Amino acid sequence: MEFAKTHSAGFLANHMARLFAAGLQQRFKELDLAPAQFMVLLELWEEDGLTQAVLTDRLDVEQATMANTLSRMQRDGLIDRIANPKDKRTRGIKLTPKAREVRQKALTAAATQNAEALKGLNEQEAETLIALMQKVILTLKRR
Amino acid sequence: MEFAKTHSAGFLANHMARLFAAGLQQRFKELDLAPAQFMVLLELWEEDGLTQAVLTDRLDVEQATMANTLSRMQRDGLIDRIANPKDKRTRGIKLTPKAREVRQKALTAAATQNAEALKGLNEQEAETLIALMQKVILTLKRR
DNA sequence: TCCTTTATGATAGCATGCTATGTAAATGGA
DNA sequence: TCCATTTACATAGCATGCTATCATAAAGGA
Repeated sequence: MEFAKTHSAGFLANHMARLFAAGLQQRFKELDLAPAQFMVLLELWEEDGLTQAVLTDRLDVEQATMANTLSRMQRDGLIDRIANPKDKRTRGIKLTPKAREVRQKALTAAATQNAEALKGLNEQEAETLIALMQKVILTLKRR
Repeated sequence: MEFAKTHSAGFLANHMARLFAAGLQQRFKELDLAPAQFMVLLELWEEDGLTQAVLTDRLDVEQATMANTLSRMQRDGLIDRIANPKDKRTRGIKLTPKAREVRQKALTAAATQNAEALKGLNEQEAETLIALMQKVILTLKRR
């Protein structure tokens, strides 16, 4: 069985994701922000006060992963967890002023990183790549 | 600034890579093999006895990452580290019989995972996706 | 009402990956 | 030859992600 890693979708996906993460981490350094935290902020900037369960669902990670990420974000002063009198199991995840302040810079950094990564592709190719990745993700999620 | 995660190459790359890894981990379970270990084995099946530095270079991970992965592989009986009298700093990484025995099943599992992930794409689309990922990787590595 | 089931989180333990740092061996030039 | 530099690894510490497991609260049916 021949298996060329340079032609394996899985290997390439892993490699590409690592390079993306490294670039993003560099750009976020001055913002004191980590890539996984940015993903959570993306959701909260859209709608503040979501529960852990909703964030877990929207970002498609495991509950334990989200719990740990949120703990680090709380430690870093990006969120507060507000008790919910209606359901004592849950706490609303609320942005701090600090988290709202980094929004523009963080969004710009992420957009710049994406642009940088895709700068070797033309408009059409970039769209194709995104569409194909979406398709693969759907395929892998449906099982 | 609008930023749709479903249209962000970085977000999609991360998501896709996580789904690939999860699938591979499932398929490797009965082989007692982890995805990162498989990548190392891919190199050693081609050429046994490589040094840690060479493996680090070929798989494009940090030296410390490789050192830790190799320690786990040694612990799991997949490799031995053989002293090199010519250079006492290095040790040749040698496959154990166990590592050679899982080769076929592991290659099949990985190929199956790739096929499964790409089954929503036609031949042409799959090739395009791979080519575009290779391009992005090259772009991100060149800086 | 009471009790079983379900839902929500927290925590432990591990794999991968990274940065930073320390150690020892090899190398190369004065 | 000797010492400074470079190379090869190991280790510590941390972020992300996962599975497994536990505790607590809510829901729902008998």
